[in-house]
Amino acid sequence: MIENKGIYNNITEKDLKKLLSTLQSNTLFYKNGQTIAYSIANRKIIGIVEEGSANLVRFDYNGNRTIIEELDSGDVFSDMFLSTTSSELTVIATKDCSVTFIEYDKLLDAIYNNRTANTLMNNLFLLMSDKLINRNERIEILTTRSIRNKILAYFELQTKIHNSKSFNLNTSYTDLADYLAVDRSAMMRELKNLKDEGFIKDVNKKITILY
Amino acid sequence: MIENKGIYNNITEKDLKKLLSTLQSNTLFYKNGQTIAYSIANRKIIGIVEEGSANLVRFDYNGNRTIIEELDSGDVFSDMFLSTTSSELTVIATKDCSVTFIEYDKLLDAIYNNRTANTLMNNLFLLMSDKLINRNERIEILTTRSIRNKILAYFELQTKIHNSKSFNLNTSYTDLADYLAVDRSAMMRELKNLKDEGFIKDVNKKITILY
DNA sequence: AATATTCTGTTGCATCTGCAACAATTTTGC
DNA sequence: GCAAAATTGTTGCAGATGCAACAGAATATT
Repeated sequence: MIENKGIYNNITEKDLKKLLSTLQSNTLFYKNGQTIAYSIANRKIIGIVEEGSANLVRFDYNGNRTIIEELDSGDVFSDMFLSTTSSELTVIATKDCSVTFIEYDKLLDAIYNNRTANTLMNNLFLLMSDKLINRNERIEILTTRSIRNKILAYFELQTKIHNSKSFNLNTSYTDLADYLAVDRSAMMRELKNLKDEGFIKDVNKKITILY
Repeated sequence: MIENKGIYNNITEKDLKKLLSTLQSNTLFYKNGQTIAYSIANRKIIGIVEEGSANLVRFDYNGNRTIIEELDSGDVFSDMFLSTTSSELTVIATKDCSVTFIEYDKLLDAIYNNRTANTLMNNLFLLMSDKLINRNERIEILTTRSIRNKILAYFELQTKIHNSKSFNLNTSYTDLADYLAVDRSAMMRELKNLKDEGFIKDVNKKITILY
């Protein structure tokens, strides 16, 4: 699914060590469930998930929690990518994890004459592109007009990603409903309709498109 | 609204000229309505809107046309940011415009020892961040569960952007309905309800939040 | 200035969808 | 291995929403 790999792609262990030292990076450890917070006034900080995983979540005014993005090893997050105007966004460890923080401006400085920094910047850019692509895909799905169409748009995307009319859902239905931004029970109902009407087959989470 | 400015921010005319020549960039002109297409096999091309404007639009399977993004002078677009799996996406000039194309890999090469390229890369990165922020904002709005909530989420965002409970809608209701991905007439109805119930005031497109 | 096109405002209606609630099943944590 | 928690599957129901269809207002085009 994600074509561009992680943030440390094409960087050797040795070069990385040197670069992170040049950038005066900072690695912190978090327990599962802990909130990952880090900020320095007026500095643009980028967090890199080294080990473990974390979720970027939103808490809205009613206290509802929505997962905006799942972050795995090699992924990045930053306030730079987040609206200051929207509701509360936090990054929470979903497994014990370590996170390296670098300052964007230091990286920008470094790329002037540092090949490793250069590669890191490229990787960062490609990760950003991936994020943008993911958001665009989700928006495409969310802008369809009914639950049925959302389900079909999502399935359509999966068939293209897997290049096959058959694929395994690797999320729970609960999470899928969240992703599609619809009521779970209503989604289950529609899923049943699609099965009954012969549009799809669903043999415990292995979906096949029949049309 | 958009904090980070255009792609040529902090670059003098003279430096820019030199850089664009180094990058072997290519500027093409398009008439209003023309499709902007440009690709070289295996090369990552970035288009920069110099003058005029264009829209990034999607044509779905039913032939419906949706505006994904409006591109003005100083904005960028690229296949790099677009899913290859989603439906047909094209860039269409909405005014006569000129577009400069650069190769991402050439830019990446250039930043090694070229201050101007460095600045351009930074600007590009900031524009990407902006795009990501916009998408996140839209997703936040689209994931609310009713037309009423979508309207309110959108208005909420506007009040934060304008830092005021009052602001001018600068889109048509038709476009707003598209943005919120709801039926226009249903949106009008809900807008009326919100007015009648005293939650908002709407004196021809000047919205005031009353709660 | 006349005409064409888009936008606004509204309504009736069928049906879609969210919500609440529950039991059954599966997964997780200890 | 057991208890607790999460997920799945289902239903009834009220109300929300999309759709179609218009008429009038506002803009754009020539």
